Amino acid sequence: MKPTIRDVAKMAEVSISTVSRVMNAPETVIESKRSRVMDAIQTLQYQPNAFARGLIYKKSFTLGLLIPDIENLYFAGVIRGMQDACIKLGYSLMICNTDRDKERLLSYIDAFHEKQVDGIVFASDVLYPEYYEKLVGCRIPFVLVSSHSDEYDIPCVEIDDEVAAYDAVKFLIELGHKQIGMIGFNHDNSISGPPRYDGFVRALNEFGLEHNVEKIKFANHRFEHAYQAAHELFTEYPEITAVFCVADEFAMGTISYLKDRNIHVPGQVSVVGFDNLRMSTMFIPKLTTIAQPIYDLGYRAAEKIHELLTTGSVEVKREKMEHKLIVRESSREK
Amino acid sequence: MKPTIRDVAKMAEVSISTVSRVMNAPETVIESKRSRVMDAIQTLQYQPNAFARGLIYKKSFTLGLLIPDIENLYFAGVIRGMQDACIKLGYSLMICNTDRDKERLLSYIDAFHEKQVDGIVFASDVLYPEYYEKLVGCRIPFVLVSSHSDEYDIPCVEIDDEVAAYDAVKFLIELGHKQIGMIGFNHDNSISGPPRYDGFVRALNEFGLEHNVEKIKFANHRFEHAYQAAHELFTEYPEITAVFCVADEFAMGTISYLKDRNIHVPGQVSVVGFDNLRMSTMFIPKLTTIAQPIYDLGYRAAEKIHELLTTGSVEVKREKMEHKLIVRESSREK
DNA sequence: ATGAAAGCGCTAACAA
DNA sequence: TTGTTAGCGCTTTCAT
Repeated sequence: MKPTIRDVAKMAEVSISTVSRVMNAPETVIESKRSRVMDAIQTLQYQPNAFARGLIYKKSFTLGLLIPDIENLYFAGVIRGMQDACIKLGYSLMICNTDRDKERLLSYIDAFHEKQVDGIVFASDVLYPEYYEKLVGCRIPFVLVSSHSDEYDIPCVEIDDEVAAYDAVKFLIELGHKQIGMIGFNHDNSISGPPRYDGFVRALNEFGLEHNVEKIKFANHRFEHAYQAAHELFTEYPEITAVFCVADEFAMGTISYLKDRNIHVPGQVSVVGFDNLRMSTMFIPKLTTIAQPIYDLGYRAAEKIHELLTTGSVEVKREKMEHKLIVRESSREK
Repeated sequence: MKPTIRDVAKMAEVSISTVSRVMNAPETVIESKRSRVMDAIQTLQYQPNAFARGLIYKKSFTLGLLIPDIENLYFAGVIRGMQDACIKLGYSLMICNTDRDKERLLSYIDAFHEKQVDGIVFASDVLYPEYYEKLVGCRIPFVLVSSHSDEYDIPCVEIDDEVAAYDAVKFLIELGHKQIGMIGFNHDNSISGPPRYDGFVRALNEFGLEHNVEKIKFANHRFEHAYQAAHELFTEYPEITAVFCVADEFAMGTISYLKDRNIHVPGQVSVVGFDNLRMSTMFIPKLTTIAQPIYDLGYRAAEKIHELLTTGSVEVKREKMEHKLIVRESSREK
């Protein structure tokens, strides 16, 4: 059996309240007893039972994180950031990978509810009404990271996807490209799909290149889909010399396709990605991409839910973080 | 306030024990009351409090997972497998990323202890005596995944690293290569470093190629280190025509270096990786590699700790899973 | 400064 | 079949 506070009390020959005090307000107990208690704790390897504490505090000091796809390196970054923040703030973290499955996500919320997590961070996915209802029904505070909601007024941390996409496309235009395509996220199951598309369109319009607006194919989060989308894009518009991809993984899929078709990147076609995953410097050629502050996004999300939990509200509801274009090898002047 | 069992009882006009019964042994309560209770549960969105339950059952139905580096895709796979198994077995999962930091790992064990996790899965790292002592001190059962311990008798699930490495090198030899190098893990901070090295040596010896034994450089888990190691390897032994890399990430680093040196893969040099990460089919060229059943490893690890938890022991202590050589584009006949 | 005792939400033994 | 009650390990009044 694991030792309880009673065992410690017995060994130190004090009452259990005294033991409790050395753990929660050491200064209120006299030195001699305190050290006896600490010795006992040490030798018994005593750890207070979080269940008992939770029952009293009505807090678990645990946060839940819901992510759509753990095999996407993007989330590895937000997990790291969030976990570091959790350490700083004294929380444990419960990470759940939904694989973009609605049922699964809903059942994770139940688990969070039962485990009494103090707050939830919901990452990168569309906040469907069912999710919202359930979360609100459970009375668990939550924030969004790399996501937002137009319907509901939920705190969130993300970058400005529209501007980021605009920057990427503008960069391509300034390189002299006139025939520009895009591999985007489907609008109906992605949160950043629409704004990135808008950024693409705005840049095109601003530079009188609106004839490109139709040169777009959508893919479903993964490399293979982007490969296929690139195939469709280049079959339909062989004149394209530059492609804006809304994810590094899409950029890799596109380049892979181009390679198989013997089209050289960046010699014949320039490609810019999005996210700046660790992978983007490992790929050949190294990816020109829009860098998101992935780690910081995760970190801030944890701070934000903590703010919400402790103060009851949040100073800035919709927080935008900075993105940055990083030029590497997959793009070149036309 | 979140509703308690008392609120449900009041609304359904029964005693709290009856409510408890409909949750734990529904058949023992009469239909009429049961449905009243279920209605109440529904409308109140009641979830039993895991703290209270934990206090009684002395179980948290939560497992802890310790991984060294969440930005390594390898672990994404074991997490997925483990989480799926956890769903099946009724556990929640607490994932902690140690970043290979001893202090951090130790403090995560404390957190697990406090949170009363039922068991711990320790992934892919060396089980240092401090860890072992601490784990045993906490009386938390644990198993190793993609790891093992020679000093302690701990249940584990892994592949046969020696044989896998042997297979990879043998494949290169049978392709006609005579000058073969290796990029390995440092032996002092990796668990699979030594056996994979042994496999390399055995294959060499078996085919009379022992002059290659010295052609080895070590790297530290990451792409950049492998790039540097490849630089050293090829500077020292420019005659090399094939390289066995003990990780896909190393293979990518090596190929990247070769590319920068204008050495063609697989035209001039063949490279084989290890792990078969999702990435390995995204890279150019696609990686020939030793596939580990990563997902299954995670899945089995969860089943194993569950077995240990429920039966008190484990049927097969050291479990080996199958690896498989997958030939793709990064290797070619000499 | 310290101890006794109530109570957090639940389960299980016991009574009815 | 159902209700009453003790008690899981802890914190926190309230006395002392």
